[in-house]
Amino acid sequence: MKKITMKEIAKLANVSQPTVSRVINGNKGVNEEAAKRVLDAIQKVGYVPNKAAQTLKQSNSKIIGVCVSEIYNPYFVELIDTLELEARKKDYNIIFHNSKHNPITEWENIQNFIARQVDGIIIVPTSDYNIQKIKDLRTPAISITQNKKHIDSVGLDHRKGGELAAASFIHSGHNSFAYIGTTPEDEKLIGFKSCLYENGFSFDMKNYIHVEESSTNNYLMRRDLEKYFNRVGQPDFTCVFATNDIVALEFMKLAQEKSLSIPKDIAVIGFDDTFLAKITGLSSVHQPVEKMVKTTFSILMNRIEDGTSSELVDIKLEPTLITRQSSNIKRT
Amino acid sequence: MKKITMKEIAKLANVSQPTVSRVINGNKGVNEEAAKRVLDAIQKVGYVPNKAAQTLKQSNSKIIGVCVSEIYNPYFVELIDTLELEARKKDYNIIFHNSKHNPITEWENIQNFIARQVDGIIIVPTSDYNIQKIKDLRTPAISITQNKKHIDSVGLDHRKGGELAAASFIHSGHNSFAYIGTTPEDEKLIGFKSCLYENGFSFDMKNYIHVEESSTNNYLMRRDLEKYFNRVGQPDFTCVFATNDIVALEFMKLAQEKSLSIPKDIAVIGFDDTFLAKITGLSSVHQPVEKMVKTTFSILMNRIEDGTSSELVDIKLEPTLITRQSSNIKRT
DNA sequence: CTGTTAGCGCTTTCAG
DNA sequence: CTGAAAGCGCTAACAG
Repeated sequence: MKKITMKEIAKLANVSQPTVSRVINGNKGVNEEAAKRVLDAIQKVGYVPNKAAQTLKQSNSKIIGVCVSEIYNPYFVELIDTLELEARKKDYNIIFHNSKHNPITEWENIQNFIARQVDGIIIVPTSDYNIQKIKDLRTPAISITQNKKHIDSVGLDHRKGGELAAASFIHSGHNSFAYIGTTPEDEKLIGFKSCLYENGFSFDMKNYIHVEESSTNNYLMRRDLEKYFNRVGQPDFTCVFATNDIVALEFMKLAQEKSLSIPKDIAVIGFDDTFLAKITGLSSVHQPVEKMVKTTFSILMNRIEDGTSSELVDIKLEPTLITRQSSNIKRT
Repeated sequence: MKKITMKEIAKLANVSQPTVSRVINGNKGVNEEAAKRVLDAIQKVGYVPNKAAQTLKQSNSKIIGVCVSEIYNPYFVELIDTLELEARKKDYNIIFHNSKHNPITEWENIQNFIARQVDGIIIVPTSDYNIQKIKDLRTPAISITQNKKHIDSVGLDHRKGGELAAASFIHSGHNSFAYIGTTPEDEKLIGFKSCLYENGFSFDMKNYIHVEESSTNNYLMRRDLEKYFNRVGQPDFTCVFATNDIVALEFMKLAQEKSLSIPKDIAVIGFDDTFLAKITGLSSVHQPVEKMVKTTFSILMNRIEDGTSSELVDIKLEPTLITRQSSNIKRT
């Protein structure tokens, strides 16, 4: 049951092994007859060239390492799926890893990428923890979704996302606002507040609802929200902007259990515009995933092919707001 | 910026290159002093062995190819995540592909696996289309989730799943039943009906609601459901069993838009028990994903290590029903 | 205990 | 146009 190699094909086609290589790689100057014999033989035995040997020889693996920080948020699923599609178009494969918000795991993943001789790395960083080490790698790496200093990145203007949500709430006549997120330093919140201020509204930090980062399951977030409800009883805000669709949905569910009506009592806007938002009617800030992926790839491909260390790329894409039932109501 | 090899390490540590190899592979008999020098050198320059070379030499890649039929159902995300975790434990990497319910894509994916010299293949088949070809591969392959003839498989007792749903509805006092799925031949439906019959109930095929397989987006399913509602106006059943959580949720949303209350007017049970069910309170038939993955791996590992073609393995795991709000009501 | 040697399957000169 | 030969980085005999 041993694997078939070029040598066998060569024998079958009555040519030398390098000639088989030439045929496979579409090299011109090969006798047509011979080429046909080779192709036939390949077809017949179902030969597929050994990528490990190619990698070794050409010192490029045609593999891109992708490491995301989590995967239970469908946004990342969409990202990965789009990434894979784009990679395939460019004849690359993807080795995919999940760091689960753990910098140690993240670094192990990257070590593995190096061992696998990946040609490039695309990463959704857990934090700044490994950025320096990533920068010093001999392999080009780029951060996607998040903008980082020191390495190339293609991110999103999260601040703008926050502004869009705020503007929409203001436009709908709200005047008491809340935010659900994992850190008060989030650009989304900063944008949200700055838009509020610019329009003469205020943001009360007691309406900053804190949830823990959800790595594997969403129970932590849920518990945080429950705790919040238990503490405040009835919320005194009429609209809430959430850091992602999942928390937004959890919030909606909990609110409904408390007999609050969405959007009548409280309007909700989520983030990422995942398919969850689509099937549940949740308004959400949309990220241009495909554009993000294409941009990321084209930058990475340049780095791989060029290698000269030109200036760092730092791109911020524009989000848009998709309004659905959860915030689609005017207050009077 | 060229890659570091064992040769450089050897030079740095003042030993021969094979000695470096010995140290790395934890081979006994190496002078402690020398070993330490080697380790130091490795540490210092951050050397990582080249897997392509190892693969070429040992003719095993330590890669498992995983090809699923879709990814927008979170059930598959959980599957992939669990698969990756298990692979990592066994020092394997995963190359992941999505066939998007397309047999042609599926076969391309498998060809790529072969080119990459994967040691084994785990597949959620799109259909029976490629099974024969997969069987004839020189690489061990196993079907997960679905039971297939001709190749090893670790699936789920879908029929039992249907029975659980039916039994639960009966127990709650329902007597008019519906099913949403992609084919009337689905084992889930067969089990659902057989349990109904055994308990003296009937299943009216006009309550078989057909939806198209959703490959990338869920709009098709949604449209099918809308069409259904438009056709029948008010449904005459009091409970519905759906082939997966996503359709179940779509149905719930649509029903609520029609002012039907869940579970009061219609009780709903989904399938897969994804996190969607958890965050929305949907009852669902649970699959033992971790057990499925572990079983699959252990069978595959055996095939890889052993190679002797012993008898085909065909395992069906038992589902359980998780009851939540969407079906948690007794009719009187 | 350790260095020398060979060879995994492929691509790439280099002759012819 | 095509065969012979070398070598990518590593592991596995085989001597010493």
